[in-house]
Amino acid sequence: MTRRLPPLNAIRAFEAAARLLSISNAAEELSVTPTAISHQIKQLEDLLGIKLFERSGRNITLTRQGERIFPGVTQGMDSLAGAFEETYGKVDLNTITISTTREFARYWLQPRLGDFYEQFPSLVLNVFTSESCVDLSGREVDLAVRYGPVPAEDSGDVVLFQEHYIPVIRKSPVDSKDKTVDIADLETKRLIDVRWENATLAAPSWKTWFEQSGKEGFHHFKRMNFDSYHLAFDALKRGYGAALLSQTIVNSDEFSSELVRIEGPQLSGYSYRVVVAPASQRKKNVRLFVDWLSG
Amino acid sequence: MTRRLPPLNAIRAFEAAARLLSISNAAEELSVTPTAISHQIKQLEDLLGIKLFERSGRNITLTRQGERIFPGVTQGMDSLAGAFEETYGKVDLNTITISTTREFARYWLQPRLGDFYEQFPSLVLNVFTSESCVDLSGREVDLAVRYGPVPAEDSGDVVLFQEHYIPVIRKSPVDSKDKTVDIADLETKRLIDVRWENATLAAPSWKTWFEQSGKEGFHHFKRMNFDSYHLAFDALKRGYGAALLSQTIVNSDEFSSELVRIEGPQLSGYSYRVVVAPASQRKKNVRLFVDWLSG
DNA sequence: TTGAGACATAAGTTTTTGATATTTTGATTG
DNA sequence: CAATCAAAATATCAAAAACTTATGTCTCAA
Repeated sequence: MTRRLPPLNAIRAFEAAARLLSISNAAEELSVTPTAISHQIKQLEDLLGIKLFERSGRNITLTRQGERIFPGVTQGMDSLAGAFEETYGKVDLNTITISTTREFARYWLQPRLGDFYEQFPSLVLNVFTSESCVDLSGREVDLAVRYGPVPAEDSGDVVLFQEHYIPVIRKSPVDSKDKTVDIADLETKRLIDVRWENATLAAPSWKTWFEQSGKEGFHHFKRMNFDSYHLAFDALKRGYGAALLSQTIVNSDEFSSELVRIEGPQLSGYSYRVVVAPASQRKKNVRLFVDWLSG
Repeated sequence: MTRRLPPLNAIRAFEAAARLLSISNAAEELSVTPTAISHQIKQLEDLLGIKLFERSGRNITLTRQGERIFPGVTQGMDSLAGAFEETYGKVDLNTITISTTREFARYWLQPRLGDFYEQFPSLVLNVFTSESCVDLSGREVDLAVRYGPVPAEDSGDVVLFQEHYIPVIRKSPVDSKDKTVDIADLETKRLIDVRWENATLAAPSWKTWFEQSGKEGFHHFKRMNFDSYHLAFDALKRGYGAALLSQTIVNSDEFSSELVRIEGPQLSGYSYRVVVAPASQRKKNVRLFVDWLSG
């Protein structure tokens, strides 16, 4: 048995365009430019010697001959897709998968999600947290919000904001005024530092803070070190000591009413930036999401 | 709706290899080298992260996972092929389509076809005659036997034999000995020349023959000119005159017993050569046929 | 009449594909 | 049991296909 088939890529382009009745939408679905689709369809038409679409400036329609071919093609593509489905997974254009840190997801993204779903009710957001850098060349993740130095101008990455670290301690139940506290009054407390998993970034530390503030007495304090913010938060909430927390966290619902700021400087941190996976850069919904993020 | 599919060409390679359980046979079917198929399948395996075939040196078998994918893929390809079938035609590997001149087909090929079908009973030969050069870049014709100057060494064309033109006239019923005849005895006959459709080739002519033979009297003869051999043969058989016929025709069943040679030189003609269409060069049966032709 | 949206066309670049040559693997044979 | 043979894998490189950017055309709507 031998089949005689036109180029398969051209067939795929035709199928998408015929189904969506739009070159541009087909292009988006296949993650290429409309030009590419136009080319492929022209190639197919030339090869078959027939017109598949009627072009009328603004939109396209299938010709009679195109209509005759289309059903079998769609069915065939469905069958192929079905064969690979369980092995290869599905993609849903309405689902956006984002990779970021636990902290960004919990304290920045999460509180704003209500607004997002209000604006884009049909979208589904898939949040995937991990401290390490996730590979964006695969098809698993559409974009990542990463924390680190400001990227080069031409990287195409969108910078969201710069992080700052604020010295805080649990608000004393006794004196619940919203004032600040002097570090000198906290000699019974410990200084809580968190070690970061990513050793290439410099974590904020009380040592640095004392240096920058010009205050004395760093060495008189007891210390507490943690590997993760999870435990550090707990220690902070229990009133064990003072911590340098990112403004994002300090301002969050969970913490804003519980903490009181310690007098002295805030430490500058790195920036959050959005990195879009190459394969997802054409997805309209991904672009919308990035606009919303940075907007 | 969006489908997530591996590269379609890789899918096609997989399908052919899985169906034929052979990389090389799949390669032949798709008109590429086994290397290409091997590449494509490897690409697919890497992408899916699973092994599709079990290799054991001499032959391949589907793995369990390959077996699960295969049916849907075959079905899908069938469906695609079906969609384009009526528009795009079918190819049968057992059918060889040859383009050549009417004369070659009738007087050289036809008498030998019995032998051919005896050797290759399963093949179907499609003979397509035309005096003009048929385009071999299309998929209509597998090979052409063409008449003309000897091709360049590196053209890849196979030369069958050189043609010669022999001066003949109808054997007289009266004197049926197999001797030759002197042109001087034929003053009552006419000289039959045929004009060729392809003006770029020099047709044999009585004028040339007289020049080469050194004989006198060319201008004393009456002449007959035809556009096609069909009419010239008729005139020859009716005994109207003498013609310069190719050895192929003179030796054919139809003519060998009816003609008698006229004394004098034979004229050198061009050569028959086999030109194989690029798309057909890998077809095993086409190669077999060419081997048989050049024999 | 002008501007925006959708597609076509042209030219150049990148990616993918496939060919040649060579090596590896396992079956077959003397 | 080595020698041989066929099929497939691999490496390197060239050719072809696909894609992008830039530009042009056409239609519809304001």
